[in-house]
Amino acid sequence: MIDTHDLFHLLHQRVRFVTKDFNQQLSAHGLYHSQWAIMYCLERFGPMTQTAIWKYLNVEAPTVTRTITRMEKNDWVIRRQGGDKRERVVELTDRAKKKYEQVNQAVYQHEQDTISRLTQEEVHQFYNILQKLGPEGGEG
Amino acid sequence: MIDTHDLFHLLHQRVRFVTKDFNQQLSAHGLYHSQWAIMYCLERFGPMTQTAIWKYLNVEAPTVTRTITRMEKNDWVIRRQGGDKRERVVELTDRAKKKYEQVNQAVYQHEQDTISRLTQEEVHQFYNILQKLGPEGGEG
DNA sequence: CCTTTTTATTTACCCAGGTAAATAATTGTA
DNA sequence: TACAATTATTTACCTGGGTAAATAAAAAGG
Repeated sequence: MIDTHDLFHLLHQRVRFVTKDFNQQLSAHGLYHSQWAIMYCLERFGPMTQTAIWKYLNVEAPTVTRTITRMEKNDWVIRRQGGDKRERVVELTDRAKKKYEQVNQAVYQHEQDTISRLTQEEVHQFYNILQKLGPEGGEG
Repeated sequence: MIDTHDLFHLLHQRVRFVTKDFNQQLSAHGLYHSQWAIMYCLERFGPMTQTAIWKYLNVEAPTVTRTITRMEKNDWVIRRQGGDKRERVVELTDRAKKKYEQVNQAVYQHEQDTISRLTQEEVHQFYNILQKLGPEGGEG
């Protein structure tokens, strides 16, 4: 029987470790992991409103406002007004688009390294377990 | 084949969810999850230096300084000088000791709820997988 | 014994998550 | 149409993670 305190302690430790490591890798490109998450999202879905972004990333609106403000300062994204004047549509800059593939490769490689001690089977188990930890329990 | 981007995205999402939920439960007791982690640690090992705490929790020294300062303000811990005058030994207050069991019960119940959709087998898999994500790969 | 190095803690300053409340624009409705 | 409710975003303020550099005390060496 595993002590749940130990389990959650380990979970937090590992996530801190993974995030720290991820940020260190990304620092070579002048990015942080949250900024990369937004960049990935925009490359995948095209220009999005901030609401679409925070709903997809499952964070609160102020978090996205802040991170996007920083990304705009560092010339990763631009914001234009949407059809609805309340909306701000976020879009990758040309510079971001140019750098995207290179960063993506580095991130992908790093992710592979991080899970390199897991078997294919374990990766699947991990994914399924994580789904079950969510509010929808993995059916959504 | 699972996309590693999706896997890490899910990992971060779930950890945010779990942490937020955890903090909400603890708010009834006037605590945050990091403060609870320190309280748990002190109950388990007795009075400790700050260095012993941050090494055990796997966070940096300034993080622990900050959190302990807050806990001291809220009468959860006291700091006395150690034999080595550089050290500050952290100890639970009487109030913290009195409240400990009650909070522990609530936390334990919440942790059980969080993993309620996992089988015993999956909890073990989860623990093993998390170990393999660390720098030591689970052998340490 | 004095100087250098190491160790424990703190300070200042980042990024990133959260909540509560304020704007501003749009929708819904009497 | 005027007013109320909703929606998108922002602001202010909290916790908590990190790094780099500053203290202060202890340990190590000449």
